[in-house]
Amino acid sequence: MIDPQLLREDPDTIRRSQEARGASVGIVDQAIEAEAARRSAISEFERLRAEQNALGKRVASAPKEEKAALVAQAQDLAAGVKAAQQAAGDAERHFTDLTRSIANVVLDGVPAGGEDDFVVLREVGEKPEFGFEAKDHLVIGEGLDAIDMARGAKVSGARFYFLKGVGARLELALMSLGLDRALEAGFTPVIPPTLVKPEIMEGTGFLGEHAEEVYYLPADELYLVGTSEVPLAGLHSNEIVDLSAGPLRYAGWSTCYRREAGSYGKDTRGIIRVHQFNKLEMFVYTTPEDAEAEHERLVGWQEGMLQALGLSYRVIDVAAGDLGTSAARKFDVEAWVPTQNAYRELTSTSNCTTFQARRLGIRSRGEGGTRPVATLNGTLATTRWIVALLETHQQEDGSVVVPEALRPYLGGLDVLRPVTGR
RNA sequence: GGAGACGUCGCAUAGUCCGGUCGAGUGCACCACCCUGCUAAGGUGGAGAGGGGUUUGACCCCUCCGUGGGUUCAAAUCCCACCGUCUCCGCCA
Repeated sequence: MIDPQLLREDPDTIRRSQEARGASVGIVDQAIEAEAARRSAISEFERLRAEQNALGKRVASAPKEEKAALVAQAQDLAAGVKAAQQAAGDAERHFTDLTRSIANVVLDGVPAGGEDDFVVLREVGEKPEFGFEAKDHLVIGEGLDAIDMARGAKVSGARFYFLKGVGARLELALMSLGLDRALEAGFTPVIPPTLVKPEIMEGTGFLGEHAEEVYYLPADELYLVGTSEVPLAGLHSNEIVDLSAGPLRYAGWSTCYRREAGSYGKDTRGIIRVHQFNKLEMFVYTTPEDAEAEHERLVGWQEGMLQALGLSYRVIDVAAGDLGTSAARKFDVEAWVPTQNAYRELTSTSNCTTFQARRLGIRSRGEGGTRPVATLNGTLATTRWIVALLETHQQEDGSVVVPEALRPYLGGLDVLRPVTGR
């Protein structure tokens, strides 16, 4: 949720943000109107309620013979109070609904426009060259008996898969490497619930334009999370957290579920785009002042992971129109995928400023009261990384060299070799 | 799945039967000050969250006793639903 004070004092900033996102500008004026209506409705209700309270006090202490008359008087008031309360509640809800449908205000410097209007911040590492025809990750993965798409489809349908053998081990290794690095950086490891209540899913901003992406279990009124950002944001919902000793940093490991509605025919091959995968996610609660610096730190940790794995990548500043509802700025780290001759997103880190915290009621104590904290998230490892890993480090015979950083997590294994006669 | 108990302002608890004196008492912890030449203790005062108004005054008002409804002139207190916690029984890993 945007800052209501900003709405009142500097609506132009919000209008500019909405414009950069290609979102509705008119809604800003509707929200301002609703704000005024809300305040006058509340004032009216409170005036009547005060009167009722005063009268109630007199009823309680009045002598018997005056009581009947006073009660009659109070009865007259009661109906009016009830109506005013109803009106105030309606006005409040109307205002909240409008305000909630305004996306987070993008930060200065975020490129305007849509998906293709990102700005490349840097490219790092040499793109791999092969003296042979490179195979794609699925061919390699099947050769290693690491990925089984066909049986995944048999058991669960399209976009499901089995990781087995070195495939399964590779994923666990990636997560473990990421977790060790997170621990080094002071993160608290967390294994969160992956089914969450509506208000948590709502609060993180995933039920806006991306509602179709989310699995829902109507029998239990629970949502399956698409990232552990959701439970980790909910972790401190409606709490006043203590940031006096620095940011609260969590590294959440969880399975993630995505419906991938609207991406029919896109990335149908292999494990690039799937309904279920694992992810190690960083999630940080910090002060609004520190948020941008923390965002840079998160990108740094992410880049450290890709570098350790010997992957070639670029970092992009995602354009306003391609940001999620909650993000004020987002950096994607994209790894080079040789057979696609393209960079593909491996990590994403968003600065949600105070937007999520406001919706979820997460504050910290400062001078003169409480105020919303800033929240940020970023990826440290996901199943998809296997794609870049296999393709980048493949050899002509179908084997794959394991990056040194990963070997300790694979029992010292340095080369993954094709399996024959399975 | 069956039965029962409980959910109060950081923590612990009083209040709920008999609605107004609870706009919520007490203890601990906390903050400020005072006293005491150490330590412990003692004294005084303060202290929650959200919102509205404002002559912007350290002022006034409204809301918050798990959540949401209802009854009533008036609800922490009565009624209903839901959520959560705990105990016992059953069933099953």
